Amino acid sequence: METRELAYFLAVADELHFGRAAARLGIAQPALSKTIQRLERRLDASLFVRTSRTVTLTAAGQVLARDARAVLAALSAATARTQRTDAGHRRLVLAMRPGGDAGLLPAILAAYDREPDVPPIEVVFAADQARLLREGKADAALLYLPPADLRGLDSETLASETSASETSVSDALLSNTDAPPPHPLVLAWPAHRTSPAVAALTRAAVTAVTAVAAPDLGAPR
Amino acid sequence: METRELAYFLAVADELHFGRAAARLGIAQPALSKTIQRLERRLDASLFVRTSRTVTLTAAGQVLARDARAVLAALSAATARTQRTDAGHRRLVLAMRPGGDAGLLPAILAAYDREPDVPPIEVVFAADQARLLREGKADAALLYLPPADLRGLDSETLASETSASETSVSDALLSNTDAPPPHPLVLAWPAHRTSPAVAALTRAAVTAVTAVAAPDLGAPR
DNA sequence: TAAAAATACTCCATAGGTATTTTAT
DNA sequence: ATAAAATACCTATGGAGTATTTTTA
Repeated sequence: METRELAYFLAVADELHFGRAAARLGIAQPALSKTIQRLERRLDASLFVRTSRTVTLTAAGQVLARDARAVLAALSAATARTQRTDAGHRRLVLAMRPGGDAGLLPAILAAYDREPDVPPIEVVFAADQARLLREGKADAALLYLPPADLRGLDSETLASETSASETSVSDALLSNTDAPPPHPLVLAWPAHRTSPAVAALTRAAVTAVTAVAAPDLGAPR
Repeated sequence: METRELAYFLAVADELHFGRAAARLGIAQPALSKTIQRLERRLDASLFVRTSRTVTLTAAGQVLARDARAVLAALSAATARTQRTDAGHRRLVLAMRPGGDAGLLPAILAAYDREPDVPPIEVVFAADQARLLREGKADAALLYLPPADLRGLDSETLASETSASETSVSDALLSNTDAPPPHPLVLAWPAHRTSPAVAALTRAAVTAVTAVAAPDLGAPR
């Protein structure tokens, strides 16, 4: 299955109309019809129910539509990452919101610099950190959980009631049982992209958090 | 970028030899050389360093190799899911190990059956649940965390010290502070595939866990 | 009966083949 | 000197175009 076929399929899935989809793709309608037919034949699955008035997705078509979008997004992210790497400025791009580091950024960067053989870090401040990761424009992100959506990302929880040090767990319970749980601070990166540099950053972040949490015994704010 | 180009690129990345890679792909060496050259030109990135004796991956090539594998795996999983859906037997495939449900399976299935408009569940017993998810051969999996690897999957933790009900958290701490934390029981599914049926199963599993945890106040084993 | 997808055919772009040259060890 | 990739050139499959037919709401 070629990516061009996936893109064509998605155009039809979006428009539910071969003529409009073909126009959007800049090709003629028969070419599109044939491509979709060939795709259905190769998959041995029916993707659309056509009548002369309406086109609708089958259940299989709905499944493929979701997955095809994910595949094309992954491909586009791969392109971005490859080009970013080639550009020569071998950097680890870390995305975060201004002030979204719980004051830990200096400690994290210091610990990271002690790791051997790591590329320089480039911190990018952005609101949509998860999106930058998914689009291949950043390698890691610091984010707070309630707003962020980790679906499709790998992550390590740095501070919260959920894990980190045992200390913070008992702290949370001892201090006030009904207190709203602190927003978990998380380090996230694109799934399956645990490069040595990202692993080093993860270690650095965990080190920084425990170093800060241990002395003052307060749950990380 | 077409999937054929990705597959060709990966063959060269694996063999580090255009001649052998071409043989493996069943095409002639010049065709492969040209395809890789075109890929590099389109990406505007150099992927290999060639001398007349050795071929090596550039940094950009290493990045693309990882991502290309992920893209092709996602594509193959998409094919599997699409064909599985088309086959008519619209089922939610749940993967687990025999006995890997902490005795919760009956309660989960009962709660799931109370959800409206859900397809029948097909329980598949397998050791490699995460792999089944990644390959598109299952829609959800029940697994214990220490052995399993959730990278690239979305998940909901059902029982452990990390979340679930407040009850189990305090239980874990009250019972014995130094007790090894219970293996977290997790419901996982492929990233970005939170279909209505998977969402219903997640609700059912959470319901079942809290229903079991609440009465006897024992931490889920 | 009319809007829309499918079919029939034609053409050409490009993936792929063979023969050869270039390159670096 | 030689192994291996690149270049040159040729061929043919199949992607895409135009014209037309078929289908069913």
